[in-house]
Amino acid sequence: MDAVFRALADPSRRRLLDSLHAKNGQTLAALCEQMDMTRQAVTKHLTILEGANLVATIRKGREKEHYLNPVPINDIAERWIGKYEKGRLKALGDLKKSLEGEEP
Amino acid sequence: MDAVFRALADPSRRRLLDSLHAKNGQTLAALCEQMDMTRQAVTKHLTILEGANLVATIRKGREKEHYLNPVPINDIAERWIGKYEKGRLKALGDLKKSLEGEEP
DNA sequence: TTGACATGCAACCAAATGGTTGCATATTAG
DNA sequence: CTAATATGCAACCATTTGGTTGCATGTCAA
Repeated sequence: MDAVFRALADPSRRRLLDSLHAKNGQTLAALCEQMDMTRQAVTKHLTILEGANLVATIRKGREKEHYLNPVPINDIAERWIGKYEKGRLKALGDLKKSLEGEEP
Repeated sequence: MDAVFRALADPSRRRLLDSLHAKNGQTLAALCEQMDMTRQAVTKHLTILEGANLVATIRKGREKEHYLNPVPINDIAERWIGKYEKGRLKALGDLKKSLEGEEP
């Protein structure tokens, strides 16, 4: 879970996920074309995404295909974000109530 | 949006959000008691959470109350995560299909 | 009014992060 | 076979990050 949050923290990595979401199974070279940084830097980002289980790769000859794995994102939505959505109205109400009681 | 993702990347900050979710409107000192680091470090984390609009604060005399703002989390769920949930089955299917075609 | 308490601010530090360059290896096309 | 292509690995670097210590300021209570 922590690895997923940390992986999502970088805009370049979110962009890679977006790219794979638009066109799944892209090769490293294909992803690099869109990324305004060296291939090696992209590799590092992809390694982090793999570590968070957000991307799976398959070697095909001398190429490497990258596939999006949306499951960890879904997990975060269910196990973490869901909790906050439930208390949403309550939280805003708490703040409002405290503001009313300001300068007592 | 980027600020929210980066704010959520640190486990201490997620813990602070959890604490405020459990008990809203806590003071800085109260939050520090649970955090195994100096008050100043906690302040830094809270500043980052405020910068991401995840926490709102009100000064009450010499104390400062901290309130959770769940709206940015909700925004991420709707505008970012939602996109991935839709393509979920498709993405897994892509990967499976590519695996079947391995070593061609 | 004075002392205790809650918070603010700033300098400093080690480690992590995001990027680079340079070179090595494996595969495919001609 | 050989040359071009696709990726891997490692050392290095600047900046950011997460934390500390030390001191300053503002507010409440006795």
